[in-house]
Amino acid sequence: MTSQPSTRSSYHHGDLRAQLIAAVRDLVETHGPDGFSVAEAARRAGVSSAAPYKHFKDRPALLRAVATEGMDRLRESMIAAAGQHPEGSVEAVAAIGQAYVDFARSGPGVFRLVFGLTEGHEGDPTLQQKGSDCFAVVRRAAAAVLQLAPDDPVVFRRAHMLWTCVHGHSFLTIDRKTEGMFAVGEDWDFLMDVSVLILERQAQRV
Amino acid sequence: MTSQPSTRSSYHHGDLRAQLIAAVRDLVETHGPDGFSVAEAARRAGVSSAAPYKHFKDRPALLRAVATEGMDRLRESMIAAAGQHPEGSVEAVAAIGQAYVDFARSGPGVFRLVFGLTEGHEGDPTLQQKGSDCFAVVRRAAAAVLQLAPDDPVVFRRAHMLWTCVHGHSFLTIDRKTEGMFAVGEDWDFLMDVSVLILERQAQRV
DNA sequence: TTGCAAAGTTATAGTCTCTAACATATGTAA
DNA sequence: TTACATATGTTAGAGACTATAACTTTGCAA
Repeated sequence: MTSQPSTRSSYHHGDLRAQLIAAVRDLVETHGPDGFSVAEAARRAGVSSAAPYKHFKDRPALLRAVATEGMDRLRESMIAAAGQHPEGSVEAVAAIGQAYVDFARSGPGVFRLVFGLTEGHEGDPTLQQKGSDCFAVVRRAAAAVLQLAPDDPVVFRRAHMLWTCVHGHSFLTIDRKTEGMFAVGEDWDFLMDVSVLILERQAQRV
Repeated sequence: MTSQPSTRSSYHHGDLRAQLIAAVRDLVETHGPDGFSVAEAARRAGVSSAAPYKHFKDRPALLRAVATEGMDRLRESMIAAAGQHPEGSVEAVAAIGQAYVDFARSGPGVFRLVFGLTEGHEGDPTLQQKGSDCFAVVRRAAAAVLQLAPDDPVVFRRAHMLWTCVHGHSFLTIDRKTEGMFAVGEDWDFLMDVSVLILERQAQRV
């Protein structure tokens, strides 16, 4: 989508970085996060196996780039989903959760990469920042429902609770641990349940 | 623990399988799930790099064995934790969650291996069975609180909700996504909150 | 136009996975 | 006891992958 036609007339590729990321994303989805190699990605982009190293320091750096790009996509879709419901509604919160689950379902490999990876970017500041940005979306929506400031500790705690549920649900779903419990498109009830539970009841407890 | 002294006098090792698993567990913890190699594990066990293949078909099979063994440990500690509280108490449920979180905290690498792995054992029946066994522990405890049969759909749903929260909390914790929110040993409030929330309030809703 | 930096290339060292062929120990049946 | 089958080691090596070094081509800026 962001990349030029893969046929290459000139010596220089022109769009290798983006094409590598696309190739890796594909490989990660089809062969799992481990069944990917820099060499194979290079092959797909039509360059030598050494070329990627002009754009990425090493293998983890390439994976990190894919994870970063994935987080951007996740955040954008979360924002878009929230925007389709009234500000301050529980539905907006559930919709954010739905976007999260959809992201996981549609790209389990990248989802795992984004959240499950430890290879070389434990404390990568960029990735950590983008993670916080994602969380901020949830916090904003939760704050609107609770009619509190986004940085209120109560909001923080409720948002975290929501995230754990949605995150766990997503993971268990792609791990097939909930086989037969939730088909595609049937998460909404669950998401509304937890959203109501956590935001409406909890609001008057803590 | 299960293994003999690593020095080996005879031609045959005698306890290679167990020692390999121990070595891999160690490597997975220190170098991450990807920073492990069969060769290195063999080196640690003091055998040639080909020896492991007499016990495990391939690399994924070795990882799978570690994951399987990890799941056994998890299940046992969950059962033990529940046993320290009265049958049917919410505390018993929270304690199961605590065991889960502790397992993740104390061995993030293996935890990831158990739940995040897709390499070659997507549908491995043994692992799937052991996963169900773990879930059964949660279901039994939830059923006791709700005073329903363990295979009641309501119990199933509540247990699933609990699991998503605990699982999500565990993952976000080891991924440092909740930095500064929960220190070691401070999960109990969270776990009690969600347990009460899901089992006591929900009971009269659905 | 000339020269430099960016982005390709080939070649290669070192490591890893996994198989083949061979060696050694253990147990069981004649 | 002997002999064979089996289990579990070994060495050797093919093939793939990571990453670096040294070289080449191209675009751009002074």
